[in-house]
Amino acid sequence: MSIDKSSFVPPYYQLAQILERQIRSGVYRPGDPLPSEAELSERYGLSRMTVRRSLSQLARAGLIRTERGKGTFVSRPQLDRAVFVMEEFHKEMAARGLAPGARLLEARLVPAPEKAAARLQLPVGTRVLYIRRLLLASGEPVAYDRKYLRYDRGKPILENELQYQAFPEIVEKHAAALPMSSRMVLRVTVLGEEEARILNVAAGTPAFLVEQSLLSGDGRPVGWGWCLYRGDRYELVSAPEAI
Amino acid sequence: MSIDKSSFVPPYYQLAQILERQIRSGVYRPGDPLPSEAELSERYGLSRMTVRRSLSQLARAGLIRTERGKGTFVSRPQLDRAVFVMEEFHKEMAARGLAPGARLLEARLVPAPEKAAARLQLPVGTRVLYIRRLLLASGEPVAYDRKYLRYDRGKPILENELQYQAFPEIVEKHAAALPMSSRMVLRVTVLGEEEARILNVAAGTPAFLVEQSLLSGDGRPVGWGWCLYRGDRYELVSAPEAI
DNA sequence: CCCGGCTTGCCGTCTATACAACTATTCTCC
DNA sequence: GGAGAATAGTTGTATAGACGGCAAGCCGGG
Repeated sequence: MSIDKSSFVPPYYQLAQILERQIRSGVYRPGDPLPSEAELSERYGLSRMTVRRSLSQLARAGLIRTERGKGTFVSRPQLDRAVFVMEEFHKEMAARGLAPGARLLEARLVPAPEKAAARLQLPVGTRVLYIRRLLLASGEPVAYDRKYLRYDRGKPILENELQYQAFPEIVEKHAAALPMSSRMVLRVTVLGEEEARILNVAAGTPAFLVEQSLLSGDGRPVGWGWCLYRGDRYELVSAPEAI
Repeated sequence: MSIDKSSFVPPYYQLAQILERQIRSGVYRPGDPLPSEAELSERYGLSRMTVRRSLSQLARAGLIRTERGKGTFVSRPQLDRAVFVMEEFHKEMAARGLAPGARLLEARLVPAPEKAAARLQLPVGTRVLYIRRLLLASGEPVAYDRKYLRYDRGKPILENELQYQAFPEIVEKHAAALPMSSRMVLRVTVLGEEEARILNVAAGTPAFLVEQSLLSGDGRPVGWGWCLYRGDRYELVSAPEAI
């Protein structure tokens, strides 16, 4: 097991793979120290910087942990820890081979209700843009999206833009701030009568409830709302810790 | 805005922070090119390798994207994408200021039922260890855990170890393979009569259902089961994209 | 016996340099 | 005018060397 410098895959990556295989196959077990950077450098004929690049890649993936002055050690795998990634709706549907779509149910200027005003840090009753949309997978409704967003520019609201664009683009057009980050909270709920009718399922069906706040670069909120995902059509799969 | 080389925070990190501030404050907007590595190197008095370290940190955080031969560009923030991290139960409870605990409901050797046998890649009826536990937060039940795991070593099953140790440690003791990775699927469901009674809530309460498979280093399954988390006590918050 | 200082080994960071690979532009030749 | 070659600019990778800071062991002095 050595490095092929004439290969297309760079040496730092080859070394990372070698070490990963050795860890996964039990050559080095959790808690064991890896050889020092200097020794790996000599053993594989690479400079220490290159070795460090391999190690930092493994450390990012959570396989190893370095301790200054002591050495590098194989981590105990965190088996009861999981990372769930919720991709943007269109991508997620496309990845499953379903045709993504959206149907605009309502888009109008309304006085901000109490909760939306609080979340948007606006006085209650401020004119905000309220949007209700149905997200479709191959024509079938799978999610019901309700959002409030700041309406600062006074630009006209075009039906077709609301129909097809993603929510952040709409915010960017109508709010006087560029949304730079998003904060989401995922909860679980059961659908009420109205929500169930809109999603075309039985009332009492379980669903994911995702509350989303859009923030501008300086942390001011510019959009807020919820999205309900049908529990019978949605699941989150943990991301594998890959190098 | 320049680098203080006598500071305790290393220069690569200072530069990363400077660039992050400039991006978040709109000096560089999504799609804009950043100055080239050579120019940043000259402007801030750092070597190109150090500049690259700053940039790679920003790239990992998703703020920028580099294109070979072309340059480095500010990414459009992926606002409809979220990363949810589910920590190990004890840590999660401790982080919320609740006292974590567990109550063993049942632990015995059973013939593997069809689904468990399939997931563990064993013949139906193979003797496996079946464990049912209640996970507690300050004495109150918040999750109901049911797991099957390989029982290869024939070691005696000790009540107190099952009571307090995390599931992966138990697997390690009784299965002839070290669990190295875990795959989870998160779904949403409503509690049935029995589950609701065990969790001390009303039937029909929504809940998270987490299916978990534990795999050994070579990919063979060594444990499998579900854990139900009370929907009224559990929520997932998206991880901020921090540098 | 204990404590403090020295030494050694290790990781963390930074530098200067070199070459490779890719992109876009400019120039040259037909 | 067009096609292809040369060129400049950019990121990707690798090297050798240097210094700093942390941890642990060793050793001698009290």
